[in-house]
Amino acid sequence: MENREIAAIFGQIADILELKEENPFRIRSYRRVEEALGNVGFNISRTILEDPDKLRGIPGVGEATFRKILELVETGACEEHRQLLSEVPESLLTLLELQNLGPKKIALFWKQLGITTLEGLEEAATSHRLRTLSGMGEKSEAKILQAINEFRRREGRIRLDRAVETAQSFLDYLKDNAMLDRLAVAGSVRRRQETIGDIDILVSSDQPPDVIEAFVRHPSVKEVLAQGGTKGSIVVGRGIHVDLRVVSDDSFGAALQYFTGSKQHNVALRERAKRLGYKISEYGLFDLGTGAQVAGHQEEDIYSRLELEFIPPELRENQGEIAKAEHHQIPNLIELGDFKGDLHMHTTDSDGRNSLEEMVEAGQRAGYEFIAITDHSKALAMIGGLNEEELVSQIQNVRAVRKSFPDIEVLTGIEVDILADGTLDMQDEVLEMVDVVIASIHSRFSLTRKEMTARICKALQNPSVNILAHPTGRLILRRERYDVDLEEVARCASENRVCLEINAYPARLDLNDAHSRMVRDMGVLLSINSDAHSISMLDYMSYGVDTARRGWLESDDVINTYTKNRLDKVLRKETYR
DNA sequence: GCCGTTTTCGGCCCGACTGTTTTCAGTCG
Repeated sequence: MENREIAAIFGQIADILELKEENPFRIRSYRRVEEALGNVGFNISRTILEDPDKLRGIPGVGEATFRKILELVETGACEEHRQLLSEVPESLLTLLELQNLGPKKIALFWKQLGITTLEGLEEAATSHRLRTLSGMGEKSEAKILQAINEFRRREGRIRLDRAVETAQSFLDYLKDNAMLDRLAVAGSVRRRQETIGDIDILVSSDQPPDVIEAFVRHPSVKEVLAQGGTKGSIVVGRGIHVDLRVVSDDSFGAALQYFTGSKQHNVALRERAKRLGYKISEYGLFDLGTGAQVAGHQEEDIYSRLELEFIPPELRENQGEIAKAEHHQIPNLIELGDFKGDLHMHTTDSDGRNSLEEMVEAGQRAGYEFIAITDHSKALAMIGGLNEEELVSQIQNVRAVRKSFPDIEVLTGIEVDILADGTLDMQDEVLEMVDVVIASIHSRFSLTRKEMTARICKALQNPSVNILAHPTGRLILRRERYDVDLEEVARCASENRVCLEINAYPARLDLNDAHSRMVRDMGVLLSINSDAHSISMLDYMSYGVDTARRGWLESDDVINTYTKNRLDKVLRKETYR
């Protein structure tokens, strides 16, 4: 059982307990378990048998939880979970994913109107039956209908990080359980698109049926949709399709190219091939005259035969990359290896899971030359945001910690909230004391476009602000971005020598690929940061890099790749681009 | 359900916003 699956069961237990209006503290403790298990850096199924104390040591995991995990690992299910599922219609749990709808209202709809499905809820809202309930009115019905629409739009898609995890588990499994030559993930996962409809895996092997047979027996398979001689298609989790294609090794490169897409990129490539006297398919590149295969073993050869520079998968969207490749002008895309530091992370002083010392140590282990500690400000009272006094005291702590870690520069910082009127949630004198000021929005998302733009631009004019974090506020597959004129924000940013962030947190990736490219072209400098809330989340940086690469960014566009010296000049606003 | 220089019971991050109300319940972060 994958960590994610185990964690999800605890999440579902919490959901059902909420619908049943059980003790909120018990529910919270299940949520804590869900979060903790989702973030551990080792395989739970293996560890619980080999080193059970490691699991018992996770904060939030007590004896009862430990026993449930053991039951799950040993039997694949858990009695309490099964029992709870029998008390509540499963379709009710889907309704919890709707915005602005929580357990109380869902339970009310269920008990008063017998609503258990999305369709039932939609019907009740459309026919104005919801407003007959106390606390419900016209606006609530409209909001629910909107939430249903938004939910439908994202249904069947998953976030990139989840898809990468699932794909990796299939790759590891196939390596161990099938006779094969090469294997790779293709499709939108390889192109690092931010959401994924289905996962494509490509294998080369002499024994396709055996590979397919192993594939459909992967332990997470919920349903086998197709099992043929060279193709298999299965469903995992909640409706996510994984497709496997097996080819001979001489076709692997061509198949990788073909199944990586995108469709539009391939159409353009096919036209070019035809013009040059070739035919291209998933089996190879063939000479139209002789019919001989001229490329196919290696993906690179396909491009070079077509007189093109190799095009990184992230650029294959038919957005001008083929013309650039023709003239050998493919950008030298930024890589994780270019990074010298991470400028946005949290500690236990606000809502992080690890202490200042632990974060610094992890930053050093990650090979960084510098990191910035940027906890939340007091507007986020619920998660213990810092007030002026607490920030000053954290600055002292950072100075003290520097002595123990001579190999990494630890910058002081704050992620300060932009209040509704565009002022910052921290006195200017205190903001002036820290090395990095990140400004960001965490509340009042529904201002008008004009108000929101003015609010953000006002914040950017504060001379202490260095970075605007997650500039659009969207949460992938969960919350739409707020309405803001990003071009105007980009202009304000460059005028005030502020960097815009690509927040690498997998649920955010904000700015996204297209926006990153747009603001860079407008002369804006970017910063890519993990926004880590624990040491393991420092690894999220790679998703930010994926986004930046899709946005055609090079290392010079991103201050995290600068030397400490050059970075300091940008932070002090002595230079910009 | 978890946790404990408050230690085996009794606590457990809280403030703002929205839409419904006319003083509040539900949701979110």
